[in-house]
Formats: sequence, structure tokens, C-alpha cells
Amino acid sequence: MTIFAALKPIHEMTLPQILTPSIEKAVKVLFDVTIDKVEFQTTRKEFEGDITMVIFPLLKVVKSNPVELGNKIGNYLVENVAEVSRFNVVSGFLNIVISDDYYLDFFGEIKDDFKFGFVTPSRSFGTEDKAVMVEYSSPNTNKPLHLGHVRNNLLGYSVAEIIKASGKKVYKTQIINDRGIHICKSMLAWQKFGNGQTPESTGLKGDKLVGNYYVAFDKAYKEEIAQLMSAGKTEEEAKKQAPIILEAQEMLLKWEAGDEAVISLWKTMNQWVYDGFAKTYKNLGVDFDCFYYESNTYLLGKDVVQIGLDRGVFEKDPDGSVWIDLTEEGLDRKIVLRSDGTAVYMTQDIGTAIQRVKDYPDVGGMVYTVGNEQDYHFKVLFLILKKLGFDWSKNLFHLSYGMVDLPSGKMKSREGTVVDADDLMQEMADTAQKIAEDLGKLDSYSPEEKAKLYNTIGLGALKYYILKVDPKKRILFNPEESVDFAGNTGPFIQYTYARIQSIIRKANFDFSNKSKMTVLHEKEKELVKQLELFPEVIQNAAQHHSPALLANFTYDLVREYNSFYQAVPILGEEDLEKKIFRVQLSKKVADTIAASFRLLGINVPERM
RNA sequence: GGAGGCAUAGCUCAGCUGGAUAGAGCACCUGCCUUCUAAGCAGGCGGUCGAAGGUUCGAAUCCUUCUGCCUUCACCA
Repeated sequence: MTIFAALKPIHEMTLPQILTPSIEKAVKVLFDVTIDKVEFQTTRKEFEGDITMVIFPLLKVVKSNPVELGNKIGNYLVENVAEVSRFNVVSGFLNIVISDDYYLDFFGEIKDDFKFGFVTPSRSFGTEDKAVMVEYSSPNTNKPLHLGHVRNNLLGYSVAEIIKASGKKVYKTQIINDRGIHICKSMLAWQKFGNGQTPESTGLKGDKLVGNYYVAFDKAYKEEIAQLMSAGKTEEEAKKQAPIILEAQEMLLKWEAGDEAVISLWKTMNQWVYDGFAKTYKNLGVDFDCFYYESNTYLLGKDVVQIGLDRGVFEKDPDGSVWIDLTEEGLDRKIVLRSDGTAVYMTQDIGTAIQRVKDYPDVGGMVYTVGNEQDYHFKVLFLILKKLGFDWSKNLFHLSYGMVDLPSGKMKSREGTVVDADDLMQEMADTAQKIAEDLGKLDSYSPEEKAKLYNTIGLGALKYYILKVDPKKRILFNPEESVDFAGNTGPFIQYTYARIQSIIRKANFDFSNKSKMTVLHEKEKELVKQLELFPEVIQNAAQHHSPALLANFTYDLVREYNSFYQAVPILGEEDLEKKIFRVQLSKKVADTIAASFRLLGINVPERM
């Protein structure tokens, strides 16, 4: 409840919304000129004022010098707009001082009936009421999740939550790559070297166990290649002729033919992996509304290919393969169906997209959370869907993000240079524990409470670390230097939240009534101003598909609060009205932190 | 070679549709715990925003060219 309360805006109208009509009127009255746009920015710290109007653009239509113009508009505003108390003009900038009354009109609005999407309607997706399907995670079932997946999951989950908060219905989904030669590899290796091992018999997480066999396959395969090469084969020949790879290919054929024994093994091993993934997802705090499996969708797009051919969007080559020519759009000619009539990756994605809209008719757009190495693929996919004439194709977005690299370079699961997701989360919690024990503030906590807290803080550090950077950017992750817990970090923000909770616990007086305060402290005003931005930031983050915007907003809010916290007494304040106001303000900050962090998938602790 | 992305302080990053003297954190240096949690606060040091042109009253932001790093251009997924 408090989380949603924080989302409720403090004022019905934002300052630009209040000021714009008056400024337009002022210009009309003073110069008889009609303007259609007024440009605002927040006033820089070194000048007096709360909001600044940029006057330069007006000079094109109004014959005057900027200072004179600013003064005239400023005077008009002071006389005609109740919220404006005074102003100053510095070169082409009209700095407007808003009255404390405006900011003091602060509480009483925190009621139960909140509504999302209240500030500006989201413009990121066409039709207002249509739902958005967000795809993320989308792993292979032959290896455990690693740091790259962690970024994917955190981004996808957070963007889904942000879009939801912006007022849309959202479906979270993933497509699981559960078929193909790579799956057969781990199955075959298990048959050969497994001795009937199971997650139960080994105590290993299912995804880890299966991953081990994927590695085992690769090892055996490499050995066979080396052997063949020493017997005089070229590397290329050896790769094709190694018995174990031939066997894997044979297994794939059997799988496709529906061979009972192969299917049964496939189901068993996949289930092991799903059980393992479920644990990782749970720890990571992400979830899904529906699942798609490639084993169900890999034949899906073939019907559509016929439609595309009929409409002349696709063309058939003499050998029977089907293509789309995108050279006019500056792209290539791309295959959509092999000469043997089987589907490729693209075919499958076309089919899956269409299937999703069939399954969920209220979906009007989709977000694909996939690494930037697939930029080209999605460009082509979206273009094909557009050419096929689906109206929702204009609302497709590839949430493309940069790779997570290690100092040693790219992570490669077969070479064992991956940062395992489960291990990483554990290490983060361990670090949190170490720091907390050094500080020694938690003596009254039970071991269970402590463990939970370490997890909250460790994960908070990790998630914030990843989400605060622009998705487009590549992240260099150095396992040697642990993720920071001080400065611009998750724990820093969590700490501020915990401090506020402490104040609220100690405030054993009624602070729910509206304060009768009349003058604001400078720090209080700054805080209210920052709090007011929250709903707008959510819309912005939704439009840009960027949790980083939310992370940075929260950081700024927290810095502002800590500065306030240190500059003025809260519970120690003797004036009751001030004390009430400051506790309320603190609570609003805490609620906003919690709400914002919830959208980032980060928990907040009651103490730390 | 075609296409795309990235380049801001020693390091990690902000900088929204162009706007005032480019901002944080880490690191380094100074102060602040007998008052609400010092995972904090206040301050200092540190930048020709990769380079060069152009558009503009105004450019880190837009355009062009160049340099560097990454990705991609499979009848793999």
C-alpha cells in the first residue's frame, strides 16, 4: 500500500502545466504574439529559483532583448499566478521562485485510491489499452545461468515492472531453447558417462548437473578430434567425422522422429534444468506469466511463409528455399525457409510472435530483451512482420543491451570462464555479511533475519550495479574487485531507507495529520521538488525502456535526503509542526525509495 | 567491404527532446560520531566531453569526415 501511495503525485498539475498557459497569455497580452511551446528546465543550484524558463527561443517571434522580455514575463507571472512569488533574470533565463505554499500542499493526498499513468499517457506503445508482452531470460537448457543472463533477467524484469507502473498491462514471458543439437550433446554425454547420476543422487542443482555433461561432451569431442587429426585428418574433417558428434546428430534425428527413449530422456533432463532454473529465478526475484518452448514453436512459422509468398513479400528460389529481399531497406537478402522446407531461426521468431498475439489477443506490442549481438536479427524480424501487414508490428522493441565481459574477455561456458549466477549471488551475500559484521549493528537479529538481510543487501548491490548503467553499454565485470557497497550503490540507498524506518519506529506520536507549517527549509523544498519528479521519471523510464533512469533518480533523491538528514533535526526538532512535517517528508521519501526499488526488483531492509 | 553500437575526470558512470561556469561515485587529501544508524555528511584535488570541420544566438548533445574498440553480415540458434 505504501508503495503505491508513493506513486501518487503530490500535485494534480506539474509546474510546467501550471505555468505554460499563463506565459502564453503573458506573451499574447504584452506583445500580441501567439507561441505554441514554452521551454523549461530546473534552475541550476547557483541561482535562486525553482524552475527556469528559457527565453531565447522567444526572440525569434518577439522583438525584444532577452532580459527585458524575461522581466516583463516575470512581472506578469508574479501578478497573475498565485504559485509564483518572485523571479530573477540572468541573461536569457527567467528563474522563477515558487511559493512555499505550493510545496507545503503536501499531504492529505496519500489516500488509498491510487492510479497509474496519471501524469502523461505513455507514448511508447500505440494503443493506450493494449498490453505489452516482455520477453526476457530465454536460456538454453544445457547450461546454468551466468552473469550475462543475470543482466538480461534484471533488465527484462525491471522494464516489465516499469511499463506496468506506467499504466500498461504487461505479460512477462520467455522462450526456452529446449531443442537442437546442443541439447542432444548433454543428453548423449549423460548416457555415456553419467552412470545414472541424478540431481538427487549427486545433490547438484539440475542445471549444474546437465551443464557438467555439456562440458563433458565438449571434452570428449575435442579428444576425438585430436585423435583423428593425429591420424592425418584435417581439422575440418575431424570435426565432422568424430564419432561422438555423429552420434549426437543421430540422436537429434531420433528426437525429431519422436523416438520414445530419446524423448523420455530429453524430458527428464530438461525437467532437471527447469527445477534448477526455478531456484535461480526465485533467488534473483524474477518471475514469468507464461512460457514458450522452441520444441513447440520451431515449426510454427512455416504457414506464414506461404502467406508471405502469396502476398509477394517473400520469393522462392529454384532450389525451393524461400527468401525475403530487404536490399531496398539497406539490409540483405535473408532466408526464411530452407530448401528442404525446414524452418530457420527467423521463421520460428515470426511464428512465435504471431502465436503470442493469438494466445493473448490484448497484446499490442512486444519487448524482446536480447543482447546487442542480435540487433540485425531483430531489425529484420520487425521489418518482415511489418511487411506481412501486422498492425502491432509498429510496437515491437528490441531491448538491446551490451555484453557483460570479464577482464579476460568474453565469457565462454565451454571454457569455464563464466561467472555463475548462483555463485555470484552467494558471494554478494557473503560480502554483505562481512561488512555488516564489521559494523556490528545487528546484534539483536536472529540468524534467520541476518541471513535474509545479507541476501537483501548483497543482491541490492548486484542489481543496482547492473541496472544503473545504460542498457546499451557494455559492462566490464571484474570478479577480483567486488561490487561496491558505498557511494552510488544499492546498499547506500537501502541504508537511507533503513534509517528512515528507524525514525518512523521512534516517532511515537501522531504524525498523520496535516502539518500547519508555513515556511520551508531549503533542504525540505529541494526534497519535495525531487519527490515530485517520480511519476514523470517512471513514464520516462518506460518510454526509454531504461531502469537506469529510475536508479539515477533514486540516487539523487537519497543524496538530497541524506543532506537534509544531516542538516536539520527531525525527531530532535522542538517545533511540533516542523517535526510532524519532517517525519512525513521522511516517510514519503522512504515510500518512494521502496516503490522505485521495487520497480528495479530490489528489496529494502527495515534496518541494516 | 556493407550495416550497427560505444568513446565524458586516474577508474566506474550521469548528463532527458541542443541552453547558464560539464556532474556523481570510487581512489587520494581535510574536517564531522556525549543529538534521529558514520554503509553517512561537509569540503579539496582532478576534464581542450576520441579528433577535425559544419549548423546555431548557444553544441558533450544535431550533421559530415576521420581514429579507436565491440558487434553483425550462415540453408547455426
